[in-house]
Amino acid sequence: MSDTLNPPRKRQAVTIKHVAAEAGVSLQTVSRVINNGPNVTPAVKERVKAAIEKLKYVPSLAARGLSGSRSYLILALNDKEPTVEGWREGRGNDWIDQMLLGGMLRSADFGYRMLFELVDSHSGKMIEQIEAALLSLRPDGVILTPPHTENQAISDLLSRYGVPFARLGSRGGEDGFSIAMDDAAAASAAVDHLHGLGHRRIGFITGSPEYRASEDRLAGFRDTMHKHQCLDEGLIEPGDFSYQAGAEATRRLLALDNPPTAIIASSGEMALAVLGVAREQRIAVPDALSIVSFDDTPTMRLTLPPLTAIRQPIAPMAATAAELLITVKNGEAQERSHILPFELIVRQSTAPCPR
Amino acid sequence: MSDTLNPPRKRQAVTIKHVAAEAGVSLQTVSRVINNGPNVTPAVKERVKAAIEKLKYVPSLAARGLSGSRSYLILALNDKEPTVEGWREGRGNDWIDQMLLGGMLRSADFGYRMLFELVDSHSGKMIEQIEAALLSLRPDGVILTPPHTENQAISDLLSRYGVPFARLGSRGGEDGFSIAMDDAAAASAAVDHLHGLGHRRIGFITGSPEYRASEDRLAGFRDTMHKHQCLDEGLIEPGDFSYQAGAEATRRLLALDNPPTAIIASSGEMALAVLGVAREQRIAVPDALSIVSFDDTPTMRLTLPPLTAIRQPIAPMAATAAELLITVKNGEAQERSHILPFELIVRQSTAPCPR
DNA sequence: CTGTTAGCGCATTCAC
DNA sequence: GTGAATGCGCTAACAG
Repeated sequence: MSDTLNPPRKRQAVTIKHVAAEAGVSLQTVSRVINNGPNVTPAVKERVKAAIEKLKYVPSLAARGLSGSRSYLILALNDKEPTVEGWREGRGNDWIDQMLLGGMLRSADFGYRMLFELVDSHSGKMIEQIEAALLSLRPDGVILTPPHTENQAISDLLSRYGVPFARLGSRGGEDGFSIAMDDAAAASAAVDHLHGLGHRRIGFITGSPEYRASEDRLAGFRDTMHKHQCLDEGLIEPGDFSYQAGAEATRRLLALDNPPTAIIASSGEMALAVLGVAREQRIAVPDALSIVSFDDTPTMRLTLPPLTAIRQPIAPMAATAAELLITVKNGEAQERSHILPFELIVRQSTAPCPR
Repeated sequence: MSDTLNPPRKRQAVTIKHVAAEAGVSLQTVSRVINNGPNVTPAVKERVKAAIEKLKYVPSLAARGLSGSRSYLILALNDKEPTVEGWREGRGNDWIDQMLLGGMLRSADFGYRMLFELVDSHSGKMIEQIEAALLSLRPDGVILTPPHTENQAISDLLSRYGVPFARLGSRGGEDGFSIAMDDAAAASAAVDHLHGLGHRRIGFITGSPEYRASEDRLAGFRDTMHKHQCLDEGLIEPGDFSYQAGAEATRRLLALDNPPTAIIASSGEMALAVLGVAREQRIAVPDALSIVSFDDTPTMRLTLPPLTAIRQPIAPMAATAAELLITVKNGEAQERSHILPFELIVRQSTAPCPR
């Protein structure tokens, strides 16, 4: 592939030494310039920068990491099984996409790289896998996504190693940053939207109880329905984010004597299930039944009708996480909990109440 | 976030030294064991492995990279603008997903990590960006995706640096590996499928001429149509993979005196355009018009009707690329061009010819 | 403000 | 077969 038959792996062509020589300063001064360190005369700084430019010098990540206190790496952990499954099935993976978008770009802004790692939650070796990644990579920060977000063992591990971390889509927690949207307010907004359309009997399918967000969404739903004086506990059905559970919950709701005229599903998959069951039972959406989804993936826009949905700010959350992790100063106290704004995207699955 | 106020960044807790001490051997012996080096007695090897296990030792990537000839990193380059655009618009990005799937998993099998980098083809600084990444990361291999795949400047740069690289979705080229599917055969399969359904007037919308694959698909189409004795050059319309171009080409085709009864679009976006224009003109698909897509993204399965499509083996291509790059030996000659099998997925956008 | 010294953790020469 | 030096490229202490 190369013209040399046995190219002895070239060492880095131009190192900090060459730059130092070119600029007529010491290594350390060059290092200071690179790292925006203090105590460099503007004149010297310029000289060094010119040398860097001229020689096309780029610092070696490995050397910086080995020597210094920072690796310039952010590690994003994701659950392997559902991710791979989504890719294999060709469903794509909106969470991952948005996380990549927000996390990589923001990391790059700071000269960092975001590495993306899939971790087997179900293998029983999850902690070891993460530990190995930590040891090998020495990332300056770790981004956790659901369901790892709520995993205490992971948080403990990270705390033990003293690696700053951020949990996406989760409030509270003892350590690390938590970055989420206001799930309760989002549920509330969904209710208000439907109530404004005249709906009074609104069904709600909950998410997996393992997720903090599920509780919040339910709480927001309850509070707001109560406020509107139309809360009926019989219209709340348990779900777990999956299509299957969503379909079952929908069937139960639609089988009621006085079925709901609208259903809020705590996940996109479950919203699809509501749509599927409605179609199965020849119930017109949105004419006879309105649906609100709690996820806004590409799929939601392609269904018939396109689904009204809560859009989670996943990319902004990842971006915020990256920035927080990169800029944490050890001693400084910082706001640990961040709430980002959601959006309610109104499409064609919600319409005025027929009755 | 941590309990220590100013934690002096912990150095790696357990290093090769500790393992050496534990096993009662020298550093190098441990190193040999880690790297599957020769000249280690099985007994010693076991002892060392036990020590590694016991101490939970994991080698530092940075140290290995700095010291050794390998970085254990594969760099996957993607075009920034369309990728970010796809994410922003919430269209997702099937290419990226599949590349991640194939590339990351296969890299992990070899103890490698795949890093994913977005590069600005349009900034004019693309080469510098790539060069900087090369210098900083020193990857052991680079995976190129379309359109970088066909970019000679990038290939030259990589060759100059002596970094092995693989071009996905491209045949030929002077340097590096090229891994692709047989585009001509795929086009041929699409034609055969339609011909088998009785179609004789089959329209073809080409891809961007910048892509080698476009030529191949067109050639396959022409040859096979010719073989079936129904080639009509008037049914070949230029496109560029985009929805816009696809829509225009479709309009031209449908405006013909004797319009085609089936259309093969060289990309998924263009297939969607065909579908869109057909709907606009109230032409029933597949009853009055059959459509074959040259991409099988999640979207293709959700359209009405779901599209018959050629499925490119993107994940396998990425996996093959990773494996080739990781296992290249300097001196050894190796097969540089690899063709992977495609699939024709028959869905509901193709039906027997109405006439 | 700048330079000097000393490693970071490992692989790569070489000796033995 | 195994061990002892040497240095990768850089940053962190310190000294001046």
